[in-house]
Amino acid sequence: KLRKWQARTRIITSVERNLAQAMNELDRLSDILNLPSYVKEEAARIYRNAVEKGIVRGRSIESIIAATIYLACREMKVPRSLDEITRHTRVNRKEIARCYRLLLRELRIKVATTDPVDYVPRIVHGLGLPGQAVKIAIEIINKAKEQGVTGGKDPAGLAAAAVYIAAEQLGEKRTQKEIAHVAGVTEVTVRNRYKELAKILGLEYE
Amino acid sequence: MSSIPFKTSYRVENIVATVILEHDLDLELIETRIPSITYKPDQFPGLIFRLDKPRATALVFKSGKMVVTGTKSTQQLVEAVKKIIKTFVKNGVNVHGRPRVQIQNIVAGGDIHAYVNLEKAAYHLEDSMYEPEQFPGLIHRMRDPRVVLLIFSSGKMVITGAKEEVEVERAVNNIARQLYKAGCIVGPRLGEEE
DNA sequence: GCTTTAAAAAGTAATCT
DNA sequence: AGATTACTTTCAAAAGC
Repeated sequence: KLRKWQARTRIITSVERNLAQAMNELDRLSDILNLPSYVKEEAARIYRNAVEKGIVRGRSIESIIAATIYLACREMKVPRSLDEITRHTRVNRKEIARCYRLLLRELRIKVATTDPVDYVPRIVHGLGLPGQAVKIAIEIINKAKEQGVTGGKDPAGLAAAAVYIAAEQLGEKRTQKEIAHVAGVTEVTVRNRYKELAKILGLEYE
Repeated sequence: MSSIPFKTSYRVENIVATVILEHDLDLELIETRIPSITYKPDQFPGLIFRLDKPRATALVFKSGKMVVTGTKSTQQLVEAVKKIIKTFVKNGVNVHGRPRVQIQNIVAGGDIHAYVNLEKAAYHLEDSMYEPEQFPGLIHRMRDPRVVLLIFSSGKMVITGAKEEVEVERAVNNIARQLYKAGCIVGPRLGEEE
């Protein structure tokens, strides 16, 4: 009986140790990513849930916590790309994406796809553009959705191109390189999305 | 009654099959007798043998089992297996008995010739995942037949996991009907229609 | 789980001219 | 700006770590 009690104690302490470690990692990443407290709390809730369902077995705490944060951001509509989160961890994006899919499947969670609109405010502010640009970019994105040309495209690239056009229309042009940098995509992607958006908007570009 | 207002098509692109011989093989011997073979035991236990005519690649193991990939039809597969064994024998590597060939996976391209609203499809299809930030296609695990489909907004798709060609055809028609019923079909594709 | 093979889809990316 | 090449996703089998 004493032996059994000791074994149980060992298990309890290891679970607690794992949880404490996970929460430390969550604190660290949340600070770096400047996440709102409600996102951090949601991530913590998801993690505890995952531990209960035994999903964490064999996987690194860092990968699961990163995936948990990404999922919480998606649920709360806080725009943080997987690459952005991966950048601050020592594990690769592929592994975090794998954990993310595992969480979706095992916890049977349905998350809406990221709306390009959610990326607009950050890009606009990151470029120091007037707030008016947000409204214009969102209108452009909604027209693109109506035209059905957004399927399969990276939301960040669509948002970047929409902001590029908005800045242009406000007489506050920024280079595609600048936009690409703050949006986290390449100039080539901004250019490709720009061409499509310009076409459906009936814009002429020389 | 529930005929869909657009045609569907598919094409087998790759067949993965296992071939079991009745006896072990000496990989070192095969490596020395046959040129243009890749064999790095530290990296992978099988040796890699590439065929030109029916374009195919075989992974050959010392147990006498092989994995043949790259062919697009059962005919090509059988032809490839015969040629591989013939090449072995011609180079002094004896092979006895009749090989047991089994298709393990079929990869095919499919097309419903109409644009698809992936956002909506992801909402209506169970066991589906659509993450445009990571991959442009919607990943759907179909239960009957048991295959996985990668569906793109263009209406083109990839079907994999099938062991028989008829499963591919059923999968494409199944998904076409499901997408149509759920109202996920945006419209006919460029110059195409019913 | 990893290693190796092949193949398609469409998007994004890195590199060179 | 293109053009090239390459990587993302899905699948299955082989023998061994």
